[in-house]
Formats: sequence, C-alpha cells, structure tokens
Amino acid sequence: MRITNQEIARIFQQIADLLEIQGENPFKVRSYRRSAESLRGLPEEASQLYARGELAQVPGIGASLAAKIEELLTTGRLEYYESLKAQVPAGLVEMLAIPDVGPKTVARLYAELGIETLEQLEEAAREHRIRPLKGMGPKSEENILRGIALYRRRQGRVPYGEAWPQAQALLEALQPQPAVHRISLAGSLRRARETIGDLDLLVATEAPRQVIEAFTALPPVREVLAAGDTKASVLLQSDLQADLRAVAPESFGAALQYFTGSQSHNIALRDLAHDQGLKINEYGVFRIDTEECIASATEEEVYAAVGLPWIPPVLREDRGEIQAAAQGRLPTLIERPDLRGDLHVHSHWSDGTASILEMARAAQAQGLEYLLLADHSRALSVAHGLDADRVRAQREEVAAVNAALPGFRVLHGIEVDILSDGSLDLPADLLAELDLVVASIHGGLRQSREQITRRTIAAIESGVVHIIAHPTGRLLGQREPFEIDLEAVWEAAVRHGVALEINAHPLRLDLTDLACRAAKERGVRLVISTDAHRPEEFAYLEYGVRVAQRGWLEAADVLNTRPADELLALLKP
DNA sequence: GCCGTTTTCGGCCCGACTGTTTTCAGTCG
Repeated sequence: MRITNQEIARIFQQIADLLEIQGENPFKVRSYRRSAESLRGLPEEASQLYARGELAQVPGIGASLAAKIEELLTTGRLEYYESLKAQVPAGLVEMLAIPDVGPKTVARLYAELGIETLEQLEEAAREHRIRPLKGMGPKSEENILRGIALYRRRQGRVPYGEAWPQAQALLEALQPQPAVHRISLAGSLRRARETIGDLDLLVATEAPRQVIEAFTALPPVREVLAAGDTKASVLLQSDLQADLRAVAPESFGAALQYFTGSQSHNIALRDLAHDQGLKINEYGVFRIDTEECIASATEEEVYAAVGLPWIPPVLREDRGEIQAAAQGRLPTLIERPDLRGDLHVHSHWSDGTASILEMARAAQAQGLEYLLLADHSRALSVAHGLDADRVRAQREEVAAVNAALPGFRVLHGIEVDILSDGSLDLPADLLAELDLVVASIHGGLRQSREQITRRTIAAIESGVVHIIAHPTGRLLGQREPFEIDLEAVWEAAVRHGVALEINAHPLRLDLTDLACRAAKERGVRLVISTDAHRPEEFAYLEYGVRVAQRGWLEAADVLNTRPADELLALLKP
C-alpha cells in the first residue's frame, strides 16, 4: 500500500470541490485546498512525517486533516471522502472545470434541473432550459456551450516550453505600442511552473483602453472573451487563453506582485501584512487605519513594506519562501550564465540531426565551454545506437573536433541504456575508456517500482556510470513518470557520488522542481543537461535552470557550473 | 478546518468583470 502526497492532495482537492458544491463554509473549503497545496509542495512523503508523528506540523494541516491522512495511509481509503462522493454525483465535479460554471451554479443546475453530467448540461443549454433560472439568461447558455467546447478541445495545461514562446511573441508585439510604459509576464508563466494554464501579461500605461484595443487586435488572437477598462481576456489561435491587465505606472510593482502570485503566496503575504496593520492589493500596500499608501511602484518596495527582501518569482509558491526571506535565508539562485557545459548531447551518430562539430559550435555560441557527447547505445536501435566499434570510431572524430575548436572541449561519453535486467548495454571496460558515462532507462517502462528502482541503483553501483539521465522518464502530457523509489535512488547516488540529471527538455523537466529540492537536501549531486538532438536545443538550458531555481538550487549545487577539469575530478576521482 | 505573546472563539486576501439585474451574485485569479 503506497499513497503519495500527490494522491492525498488530489483527494483533498476533490473534497474541497464536493464541499463547495454542497455549499459548505468557504473557509473549510479553503482549508482543504490549502492543505492540498501544502502536500504537493512537501519535500518528503507524508508517510514519513506520519511515522515521526509530525503530520500536524505541516502548515495548513491540523488535527482533523492529520487524522484523515492517517486513515488514508493506513487503510488506503477515506470514509469521509467516500460518503461525500456518494452524496454528490461525479459529473458535478467535472462541470466545475467549465469556465464561468462554479459550485453555486452546478448546485442549482442539479437541484432545479436535475443536471448531473456534462452531456446533460450541454443538452439543457442547447434546448434553452437554463435561461428560466433566476440570474441566468441567453448569454449564460451561450457561455456554457462555448466553455464545454473549449474544455473538450484543450483539457488541462500546456508545458511551459510551449506557452513561453507564445507569451514572448505577445510581449514583443505590444512592447512598441506608444501607450505601453512597461510590460511583463505575470502569473505561473513568470514563476516558470512546468505547465501553464493561461498566459498573463501586465502593462503599465496611462491609456489602458488603447493598450487593450491593441492587445485584442493582435494577429494570434482568435476570440475576445472579455474586455474591460483594466483587463482583457482572449483566446489565441493555439487555444491558449491570454489575459492582459493594464495598470497605472505608479502601481506597476504592486500589480506585478499581485498578478504573479501564486495565490497561496499572496494569501500568506497578505496575512503577514495584516499582522502589521497593513493591507496589500494590486494598487499598493496601505495602512489599514489611515488608508495611506506606503508602497506601490516596484515589487522591491512592496516586499520591503512588510519587512521582507524581494522574493524571486520562481520561489513564490508558499513553500517556506516567506519564512526564509524573513530570516535572510533565501537562496542565491543559480542563473543560466553560471552553466559552463552541457552534459547530455546527441549527434547524428545516433538520432541527433547535426555533426559533432556543429553541435560543439552551437554550444560554444551559447557561451558554453564544454559538452559531453552522449549518443545512444546499441539497444536503442531505432535511434541508431552505437556499438563498441562505433564508440571507438567516434573517439577519433571527437579528437578531430577538439583540435579544430580551440577554447572549447568535447568530452567523449555515451548515453548507455540500462537494460531490463539492470545490466548496462555496453561492456564495462569499454565504458571505462570514456570521459564520462550517462545512463538511462528507455525500455521496460512498465516494470514494477521495485524492478525499476533496482535497475537504476544497479547502474549507480556499476562503478562506470557518472550521471543518471531523466531519472523518472516522464513526458509532460504524454507519459506518466515510471514507478521509481527516488529516495532509494538518492541514497545510492550519494553513496557512490553519482549525479542525477535535471533534463531540460521542455517535455521532460525530469527531475522536477520538488525532486531537485529534496535531492539537494539529501546531498545528491545534480547536473542540468539539454538532451539536445539539434543545435537549437541548447536554448533548453534556460528551462532546466528554471526548474533548478524552483528547486531552490544555487550554482554550487549543480556540477556543470564548474570548469571541465574540476567536474571530471569530482565525478571520476 | 486552521490558527493564536493581545485570542481556544472568531476571525479567515482582495478586487474586477460579466450577466443578470436595477443593486448584486457568481466566478476568477
């Protein structure tokens, strides 16, 4: 029996939805939401906290929720949850995902029209059976139908790497507008969450109407969902929603803080402000008694007004950053220029598109000093993986490239497959001849947690492997991570000095931000690599750095911030 | 349901937009 924090969080989230539909006390609902967030951000499994009797010390979890977690951990189910589910049809919860359809509406549709499913809701809207309800009208029916269509077209969120370029394009299109003083990303995009629900932009302007008109007329805009005096929402051709807020230049900092979130960070911050007799909204920080505004122009001022240093957006998840800021313990986050090399690069020797020289030149152009060539091994025949002979032949080309590219260094390595039985795809003596060896799992993904964990640890213990690549194998929106006991992997990695990769490919981002943070606390060595198959993909390093930052990593926590010789001495003593 | 050197009870972040109203409830972030 194993229940993860994510699963508990999901159940609490569901309970919150169910209670909300039932019209329960909103603060009780919020407690469940807050505890779910708290659980998602936990660097440790709840089962371990439970074993130490420390569950109720987690912020937002008191006696009642601790008891519910205990019930889940020990019995695998939660009676309270089961009984709620028995009272509320499952379809009602799904209906909450439709924009503009909230718990009150869902409850009334059920009580007054007997609507229990998305299909029934759609039918009722088509047949104009919703407009007779008080507070409803033709527009409501229209919105519901449009919302359902959108929900079906695009379920869920898109990867950061897909959203970011689109947001950047909007930003660049609006920047030259004369009415735009300043413009910035906000929301989860500015915090660099791994997936993004919609694009948030913030503009400082004295002519908001003008900016909003320009925004809603941009070419990528397919449909205008709402447009007022201070904000507009549009649907892009890509089906992503983009929201723009326009604020006066003097309150840009307060608005940027406000709209960057996260929601739970802001709630915690306002709580702190409240204790000091202050109130924070998107216009500034105000004294509650006199209404005097004491900060608004910059984010630094806003944080300073409540006695804190500026907190980087990537940390604003209410995962201890406010306490850390108050105690002067915020990390000095790693930045992209700190990286000196890329430790996972492919060439056309396997499934890359470019020559070793082309990849090396591209890496150098990105300001890197070295790369580790890590083409696939023979088991990955679809990728034209290398056998022993081709590895040796490749060595000569690596030497030639190094001779041709002064000031840059290509390290010769390989991405060797960890086979289903835990052995490596190439002989140990051959691997030992290489500069560094990256190992990873590409097959046998459906094996049990025990098997996959054992395979990974076998590679770590092999004595010839230096880096484990994409340790969980997940592909965002396409493939769940495979079952693996990361705690056990970290323990073995620390013992053998093997590094784990933060794979910067926008669909992988593997390890995750949370895993980075937990791994760091356990003393695990980490590297950031692109897994580049094409020269352009060195730009992915930026995404990897974002993950690392969200995991509270500093430059010293990441091995490839070091010069090549130092790195080699550490990994291959 | 959580939380507390002012509280174990009474608070709990805050405002904009929409669609429906004719002063507001619901939703959203």
